Amino acid sequence: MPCRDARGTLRSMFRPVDARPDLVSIEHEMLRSWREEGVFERLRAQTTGGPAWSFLDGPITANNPMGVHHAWGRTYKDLFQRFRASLGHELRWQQGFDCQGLWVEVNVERELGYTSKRQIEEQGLAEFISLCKQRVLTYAARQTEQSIRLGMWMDWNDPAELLKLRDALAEGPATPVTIAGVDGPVSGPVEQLIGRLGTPEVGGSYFTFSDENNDLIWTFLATCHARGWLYKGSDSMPWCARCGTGISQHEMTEGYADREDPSLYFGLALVDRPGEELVAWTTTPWTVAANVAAAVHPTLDYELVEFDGRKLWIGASRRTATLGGGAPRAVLLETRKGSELIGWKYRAPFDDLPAVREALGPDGAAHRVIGWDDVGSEEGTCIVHIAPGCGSDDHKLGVAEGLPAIAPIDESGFYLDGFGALSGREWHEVTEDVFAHLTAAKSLLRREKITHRYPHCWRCATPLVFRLVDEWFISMGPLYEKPRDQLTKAEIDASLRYQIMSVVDRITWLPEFGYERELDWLRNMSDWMISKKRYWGLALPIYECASCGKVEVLSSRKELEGRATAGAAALEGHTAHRPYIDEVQIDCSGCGEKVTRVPDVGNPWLDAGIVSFSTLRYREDPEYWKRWFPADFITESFPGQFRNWFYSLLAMSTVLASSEPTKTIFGYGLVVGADGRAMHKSWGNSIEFDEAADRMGADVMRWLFVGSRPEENVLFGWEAADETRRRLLVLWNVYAFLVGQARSARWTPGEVEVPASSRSVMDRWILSRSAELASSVETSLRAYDAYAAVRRLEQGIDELSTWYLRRTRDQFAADAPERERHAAFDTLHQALLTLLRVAAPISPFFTDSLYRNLVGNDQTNGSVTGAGVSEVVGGAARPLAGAIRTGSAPGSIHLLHWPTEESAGWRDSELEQAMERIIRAAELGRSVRSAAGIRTRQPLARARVVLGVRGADAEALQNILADELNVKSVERVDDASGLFERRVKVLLPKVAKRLGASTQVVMQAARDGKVDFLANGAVAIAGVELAADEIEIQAVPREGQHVAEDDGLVVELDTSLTPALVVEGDAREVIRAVQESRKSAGLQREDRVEMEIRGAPSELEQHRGEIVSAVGALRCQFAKSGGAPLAGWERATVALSGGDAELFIRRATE
RNA sequence: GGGGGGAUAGCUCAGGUGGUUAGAGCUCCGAGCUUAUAUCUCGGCGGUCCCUGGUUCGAGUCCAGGUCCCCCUACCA
Repeated sequence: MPCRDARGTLRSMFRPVDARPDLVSIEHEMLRSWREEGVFERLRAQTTGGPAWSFLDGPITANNPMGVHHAWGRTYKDLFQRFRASLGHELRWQQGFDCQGLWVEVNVERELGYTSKRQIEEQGLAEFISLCKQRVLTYAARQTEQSIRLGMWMDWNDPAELLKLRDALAEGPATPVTIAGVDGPVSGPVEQLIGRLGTPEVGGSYFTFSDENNDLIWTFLATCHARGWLYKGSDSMPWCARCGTGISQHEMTEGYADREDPSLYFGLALVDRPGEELVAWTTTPWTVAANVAAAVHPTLDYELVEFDGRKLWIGASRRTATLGGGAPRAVLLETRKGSELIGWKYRAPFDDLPAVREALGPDGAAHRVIGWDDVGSEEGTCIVHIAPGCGSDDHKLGVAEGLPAIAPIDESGFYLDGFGALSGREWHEVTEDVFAHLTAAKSLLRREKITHRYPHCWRCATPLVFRLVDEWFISMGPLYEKPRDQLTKAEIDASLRYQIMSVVDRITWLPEFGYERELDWLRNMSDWMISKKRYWGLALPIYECASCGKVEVLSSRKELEGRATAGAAALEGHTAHRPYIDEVQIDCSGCGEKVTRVPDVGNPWLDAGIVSFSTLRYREDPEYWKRWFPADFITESFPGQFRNWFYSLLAMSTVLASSEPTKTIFGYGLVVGADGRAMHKSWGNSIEFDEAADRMGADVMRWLFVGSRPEENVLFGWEAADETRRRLLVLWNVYAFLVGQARSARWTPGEVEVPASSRSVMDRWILSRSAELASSVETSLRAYDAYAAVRRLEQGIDELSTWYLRRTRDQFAADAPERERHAAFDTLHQALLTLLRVAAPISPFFTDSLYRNLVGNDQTNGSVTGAGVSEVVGGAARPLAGAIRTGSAPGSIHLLHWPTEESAGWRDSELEQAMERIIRAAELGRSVRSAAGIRTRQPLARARVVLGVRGADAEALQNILADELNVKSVERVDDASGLFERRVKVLLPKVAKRLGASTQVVMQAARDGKVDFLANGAVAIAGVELAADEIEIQAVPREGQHVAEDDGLVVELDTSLTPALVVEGDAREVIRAVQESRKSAGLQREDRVEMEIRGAPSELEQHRGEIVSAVGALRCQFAKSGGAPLAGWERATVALSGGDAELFIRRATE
């Protein structure tokens, strides 16, 4: 009889727990505890002095609230940092914000309602830049809060202080302000203080707009210049007219989208062949006025046809397509090769415009036909409209052919002067005017619409145009037409491209395809465009003398201040941003003239790429830099980063240090909606981070992310979250069981010591599995394989719950032998704690909450001893169990050492293998019962098995199997027991050649068992004799037996039932039905019942004692069937051997 | 346009060098187990292995051609 006075009202070391946890409120509780107890600071203190493990955070753009896609990567970042800290490593714990660039500008513009660059300049740059900084601070604060909510442990700034800086900046750059620093408060004018965020004195996150970050990029650019790699290029570039800036190759890929454009065929009148016209084709009507030449392919055929009164030259392969429905009316006059057309002069429809005359001479005299091998035969007319001012290939051709260029539009997309009626109009508005003009000039042949892929601005989705502009580039060096291993040192020295590739070789790329993809990008990329004609960003330190053309690149602000000969005062007190820095002038070192900085700002990937220097104190503390560089690990979502952050990090590290910036790069995919499509608000598959944190909780989100395959996209949704939550709830149930039992038993860890060797086989097994769990998850996480870690953990949860606890539940009962009971409590306690410790880096809230209760809230010890890494609890030297006993367990699970060493002594791999076979045998047994139609509750007399389990534990394991299969005895048999028949497996690879065409016949006969066994182990099948070494004889269960077999394991059940067994089965059936009724009546475990059974076989009364004690009944009445139902009692029907019986129960009031 | 990868159960995917009756998880259906559990166990339904040819005793696997999808890359007018 259980002790009824121990209903948890007596003191227990464990706080009672709910049957169903509220995971989200647990997370808030833990966040509060971590903050109040300074748990993270304690972890930092206790790992100081450990071996360095260097993680370098790729900066998150502080421009919007964080999304769930950020949470995936941030979970990895946090998980590997926590894991490494538990191994005793010292970490830097610094994360970063990406601050500068067009994305911030675009949002600030939008808030202000601006539609063009002009409005920014009208407002004044100083004000605009300040707003950009304020926006960054706003979202840095917001993302900090969200990251903390995710459980990400970093050296965070107080969000309130970031907002304080923002507000002070809004008041003015010189507003004095004080914030917390590493060694006490730091004060200064707000703009200067903001420039120092993330420095060793101020601490906290790094910001790429910081002074040090910008200044080191200057050093990088000066180094490139010194090596002759920096140059100004003049080219026709993709250009966003809304943003007023060129778009680099790195940014192009993201902007391709289908777009409908006009498709326009127009004639160009030949000068020396009166009445004949070339037909050209374009999809960009706004470029027609800028036409300079027409390109043909030298070897293609071109035809002159008469068509509706016009004589037209068209590529032969495109005649029908060009003329459309009217094509049959065309009459062929002449055929020529393209090469014969080269040099012909023509007049274009816009030759009257002043701009055209100026560029091409009177009447556009310079128009001519040129040859070009890239002219295709399957598009347009095979005569390509060439406008060197409006296209990249056009520009290249123009340079090669010595053609002039006409640049028709300004940086905002408006036509310049000299284009007649078009001047002052926007490029995309003139389509109809161009048509009208071409029609009037009798040039227009046909117009249609075409849908094609067209580049768009990746920030604002505006279609791009091509403009002739000057931009600054870093040369990637030549691309050699031979394998890399055949390159000479001189060739590599001359090519940054190959130097970066050598660095790529030294990095471990996860997943592996990252390596090839990065190399592929490096092979294909053209020079790196680093300038942008914008406002908010790195001020490029390039000084180009207008007088003599000399280009100087300054390596630091200090150098600039030293050389400044005008405007230095304007910069004083400001960060090195526009507009102040634009005031500073230096004297040209070539001719002495005053030189001003080029107005461009830098590509933002420069900002992110320099962080392996700027945040690691490259200049001010070389020893520190050497300790932390290269990083051990970086991780980011790989789509995009091969050409962005990974690329810039590699390039800058190659130039400045000739070294890899990191030893390992771990990439992962994208977060998409549950339907597999990109998350999109209007598609209803989008989930905001805050919503996810509130509804599913951070632990579930993290578990879901980490359990996903990194090389594929995650399908993120509420159903997936529910599936994940169910797994964590199983763990909770184990915990709730342990705490509930421990409270009622008033069990305390370590009270009675039971040596491992004298524990039950189940106890020793789960401890061994726990040790294996710790070790194998450690191995996985060291290899950055978090996916494998989660799979193993989920297996661990399953083993703990569905095998260990289910099979050992009785050992926790009050009537279990004292020693066994203590051993069971201690085993479950240790196994659960080990599992929680291994899961802690993945789901840090839930695991810490459970841990705290399991070690006894009141007894935890919060002090940091400062004794050093080796003294941390949970290592081999100071096991957790001992610390719990002495009340010195750390206050948080995250302060423990990783449990591998501590648990290593529990391993017994032989036992693990044996148990695996028992578990499988139990499954086979259930399968046999299922096939025979005998429920498990019905006891059987005997099972016969082939187990292959030997050793000291064999008998105990066999008893477990007997209990699980509900049989009275388990008998071992061998394969000659008559349960089996011989089957011949033909070893195909050995005999197929010899058998040839008869192979199939022999196989079928062997399958049918038509085999004659001969002497010497040979057999005859279908008239063919096979030698002993050509076959394998297998034992398979004989048909009609109650047998199941798998991989040498065999289980056979004796299904014959005696009357005694039948009644015993009835008893269990009744017990089960009562338990079911108790549950549906909502009774608690402590509640007693009274019951009445009507219509049961009279023999069942023999089992009254067993029934009564199993269900906690005070009274149990047996009655005849029939009669009125008992009012207010729970009623159930139960099928027994003699037919249905009626069951009534109710709570006993004593 | 160039390069790479893929197509196997309703869904997500495994299936060295060709080999016997193509598997797993999820879903669905049925049964079983269980006063820690919404967990779990067993069984079933479910297949033109994208199509067409070829090589072979034998092809999901190898070869050729085709169709469709994904990724990387690219201003072709």
